Amino acid sequence: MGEPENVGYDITLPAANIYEVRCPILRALEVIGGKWKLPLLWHLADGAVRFNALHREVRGITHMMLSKCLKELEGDGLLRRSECGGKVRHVEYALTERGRRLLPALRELYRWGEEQLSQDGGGRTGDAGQS
Amino acid sequence: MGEPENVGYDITLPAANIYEVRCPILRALEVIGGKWKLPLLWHLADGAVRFNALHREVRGITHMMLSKCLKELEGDGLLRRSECGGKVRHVEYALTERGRRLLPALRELYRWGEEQLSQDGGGRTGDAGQS
DNA sequence: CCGTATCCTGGGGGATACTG
DNA sequence: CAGTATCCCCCAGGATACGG
Repeated sequence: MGEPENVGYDITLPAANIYEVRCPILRALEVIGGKWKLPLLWHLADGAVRFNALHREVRGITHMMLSKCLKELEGDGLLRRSECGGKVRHVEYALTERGRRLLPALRELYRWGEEQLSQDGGGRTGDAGQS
Repeated sequence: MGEPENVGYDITLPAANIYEVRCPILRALEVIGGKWKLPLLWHLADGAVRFNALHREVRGITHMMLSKCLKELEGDGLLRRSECGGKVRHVEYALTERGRRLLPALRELYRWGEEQLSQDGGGRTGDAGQS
């Protein structure tokens, strides 16, 4: 891009300049990027989970990041938050339809990750010399 | 984790402590995490691409990050680097088998990203109130 | 039990310039 | 054309503590 050369007439496509053609991969990255979004989503795949349960299951995440990520994911329409208030406060998070549509991608990623773990742990195939 | 309490006998599982049970999703994130790995991989899906071609196609990536990411991906066995040296230097990068196995996941992500773009751009369905 | 405010640090990633 | 070295900034994410 940069400045288009001046050729005497307009060579730009106005619409394309304003609403730039966006890469879906980049878009996905905006929503699920970062250190915890994917692990979080993954742990919600099987159904609604409570805040503290997530805190325990998603090893290493801090209270704060959990709260922040859940909020963002909710804002992006991937999660739904629901209170089941009794005496003590209970909050559950569950995937929305939009969130569930991400699961196929997560499953593929999971499978791939498994492969890597087993290969790097067992015998490295190396992949060197294959087409 | 942390220090296990001393209960007089060994309550730890040695093997589990050394080769901790690792989450495949986390493993995948180590390899393809960051701002540019996924876009890069995506642009290599169709075949070998030259350094400068990638520099142009992956909008916004800097010369340096491109070099760094390619190196890391090569180190992780996802890419293969090959020189086609003539007068001027030419270097091509292509997915290895390991790299190609990631494509199904990328395609799913791409499809999902497309959905989001069209929904957020056109009429937001919102997803609020659906089961 | 759940959420947020504040503070602080590390390293991811950009700019620039140099080499082969 | 391809790759590296250096410097530097910024903010994602951790620690801690308070509030409903």
